[in-house]
Amino acid sequence: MSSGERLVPAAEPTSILSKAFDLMRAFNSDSRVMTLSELSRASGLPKSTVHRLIARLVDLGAVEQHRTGYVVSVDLLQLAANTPAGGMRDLALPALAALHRWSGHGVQLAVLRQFDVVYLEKIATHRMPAPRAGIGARLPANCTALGKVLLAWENIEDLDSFLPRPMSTMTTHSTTDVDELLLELQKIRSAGIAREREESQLGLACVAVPIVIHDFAVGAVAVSHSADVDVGSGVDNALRATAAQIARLCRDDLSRGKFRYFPREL
Amino acid sequence: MSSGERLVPAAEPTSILSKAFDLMRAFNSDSRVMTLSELSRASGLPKSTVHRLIARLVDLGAVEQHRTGYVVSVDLLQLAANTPAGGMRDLALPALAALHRWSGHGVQLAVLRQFDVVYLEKIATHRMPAPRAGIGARLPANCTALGKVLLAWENIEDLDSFLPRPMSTMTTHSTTDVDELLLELQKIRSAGIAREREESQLGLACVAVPIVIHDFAVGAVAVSHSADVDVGSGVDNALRATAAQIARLCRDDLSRGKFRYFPREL
DNA sequence: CGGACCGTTCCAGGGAACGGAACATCGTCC
DNA sequence: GGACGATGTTCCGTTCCCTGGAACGGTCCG
Repeated sequence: MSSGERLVPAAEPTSILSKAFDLMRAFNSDSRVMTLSELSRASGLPKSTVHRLIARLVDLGAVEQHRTGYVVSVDLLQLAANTPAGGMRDLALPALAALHRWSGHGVQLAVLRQFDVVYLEKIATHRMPAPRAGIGARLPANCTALGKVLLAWENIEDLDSFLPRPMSTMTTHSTTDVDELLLELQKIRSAGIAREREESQLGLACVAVPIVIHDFAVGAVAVSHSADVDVGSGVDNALRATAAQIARLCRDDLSRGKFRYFPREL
Repeated sequence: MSSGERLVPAAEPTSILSKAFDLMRAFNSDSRVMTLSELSRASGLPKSTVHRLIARLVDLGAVEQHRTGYVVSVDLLQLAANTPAGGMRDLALPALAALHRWSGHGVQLAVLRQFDVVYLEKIATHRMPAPRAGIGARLPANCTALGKVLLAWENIEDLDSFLPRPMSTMTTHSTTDVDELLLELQKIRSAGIAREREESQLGLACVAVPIVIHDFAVGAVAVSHSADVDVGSGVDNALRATAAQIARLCRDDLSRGKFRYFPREL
């Protein structure tokens, strides 16, 4: 190979930073505590590299060293709390709690990222099929009421070219047909509310309403309940009232200058 | 300076990783969206360095670029959710929600890190002096009922040498005297419950109970309410029941092998 | 004892990171 | 208009941090 002509495309530089994030992402909810060797395998990095890197992460407080392995540090919670979305969460929490107290059902707050819903808060109840995804979880938007109502407030035109095909499915009830979804979105847009039955999880139904500021849906609130009970329209009204209240709080905060955020232009 | 003899002790190498974390920490709840120059000043790093570094962080999904500046990415929520503490949060949530519904008061879940309490969940209500610190916030342990009850379950002997002097104070009612605190901790330990009135925030009172597994307090639950009402002992009992239930859930999860965590030995 | 797994240390070479300086814009003030 | 200050951006030669294979020491089986 005297002069040039590399055999492999070099497979990207992979700086230390991306390796560090690969390591952090190697932790997941299935295995919250990992040994060095497990991390090495899960991330595909050589052991010696992992050793050096994770020692530094421990120094920096991003990872905690436990007797049986390594663990994501609670300090990350503090970092994550500084997301603008975290600010919205704090703002919305009292209203969400009130809705939960009044209805007795599960209550969720979420935003849209790309084609996923990201849960910011989730007040769950015992009974019911298990809450599954917790705070920070990402779910495909087409499978949840929250996702649909958020999609419905996007520009439906460029949405068509935007959404992934094939679309993900979580249960057999999930909407996967593009045209069908677009039609449903239009209905949701005009109704101002979205419903879903067992599309994200069997035995679970959900109804969602957007938090609208200046014609933008900056987030959405939802009530979820067992699929075999039917909640009256009282829930719809309470939901709308809650979303409106949160929107008002956000707008106040925004005009006070402390917020200034959100999906593109604002 | 012809040959050697550096004037400054070089002030530590400061690898790229620590710079990256300095940048991330430059975001705080007061300014959730920051421009490049603001970041440069807040972190003390040269502009060109910030520019190069933050571009990479955006690539990696740790930071989002907004029209008006940079913002911590919501992806961090997902990372932070993989803390073992996050697992405890998910486990405890239904019980916390039930306690909130039953009592109508604010409910908190927290763990101890060093001498601080770290809030894992906080279900707040409107009325009341404002919730202040949100999820992930760290508060000095001696100023809150949660902190005291967690301290009381540590080894009180080595605690004496452990705690910082002078101790922090948040209001004029905060306990700052070491001996007084140690005495109080012993009472709390035998009573199994801690109370606090306006020590962390004026107008706010709080009562807390530990989540005990194998004689270790892995966390604590609290109910907070306006300081000028007096809640009956019914709250005490409900709190104890809630904590016991959470402890049971943790123990189940632990014996199932999925948990395996927590303050030292376990 | 041999094997498998674990965590740890070492080292020389290469390439990523560094940050000062110069540049390109914008908005503002006289 | 023009000088100003603050912004975001690019360039580049030097430095030194990062790299990961290999070898070592430890523990726990069979």
